[in-house]
Amino acid sequence: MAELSSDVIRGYTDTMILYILYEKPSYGYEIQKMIRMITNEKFIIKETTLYSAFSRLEKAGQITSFTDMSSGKKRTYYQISENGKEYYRAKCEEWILTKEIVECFIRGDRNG
Amino acid sequence: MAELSSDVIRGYTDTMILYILYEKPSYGYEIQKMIRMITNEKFIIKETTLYSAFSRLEKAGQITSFTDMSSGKKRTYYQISENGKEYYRAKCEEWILTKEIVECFIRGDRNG
DNA sequence: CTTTATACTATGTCTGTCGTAGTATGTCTG
DNA sequence: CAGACATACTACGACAGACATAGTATAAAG
Repeated sequence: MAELSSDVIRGYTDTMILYILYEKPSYGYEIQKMIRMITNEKFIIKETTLYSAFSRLEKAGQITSFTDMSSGKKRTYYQISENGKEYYRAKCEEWILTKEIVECFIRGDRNG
Repeated sequence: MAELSSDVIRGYTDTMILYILYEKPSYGYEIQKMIRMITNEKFIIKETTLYSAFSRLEKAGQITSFTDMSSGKKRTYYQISENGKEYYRAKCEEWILTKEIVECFIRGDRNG
């Protein structure tokens, strides 16, 4: 299996997070595990990448946060905003274009 | 048309260049125009991005360069190496995986 | 009672992209 | 023949996102 250069995913980590939050509010550790599961262990997001994405998204008003203590442990939950939903949908649109562009330069038939 | 954030393509500019050089040696200005054409004006690579990619690729041994004066103007041509061909093919493989991962998080059916 | 899992925060580095600017030559147009 | 425009670069610096490293702190499990 080829190692995945994370530069490629760069620009789509926010989308991954928003995809998960679109369903229900969640928090760092859970989101990390969900990304692992969803991608069938093919992609494991780094903690630092994840938490820096949270602050970026919150600053941009795409998510909001609240604290929950009911599990005994203090957790910061994140919730997607209308803004964030719009942004997510825009990213999905953009993906189509991205794919189109990149695939102009991909060949499967070059073996020598 | 959604504006394409170049962060997305990041990690695939090298692939674009190598794709073009896989056919024949070429130089900066021509490669830039070819990328425009191939993507049907959908992607226009910045000069600085292009030339910094050249030095990166050359340093990594994926391309080699030679100077040509026959057009009257001095031009630096780049040529793909065996190394570069291998790298290109690996990137094509990787793209399949990348697509798979990103598409886990893309939905076309979220309109409200 | 120690390991393991959970749930983060802080700090700094690195890489690729891009803005801005400048150099220099060739070609076209009035 | 002058000035604009296309060609073909180089230099420098800024910035954002990913990540390495490290550390804090609590809860659950054996």
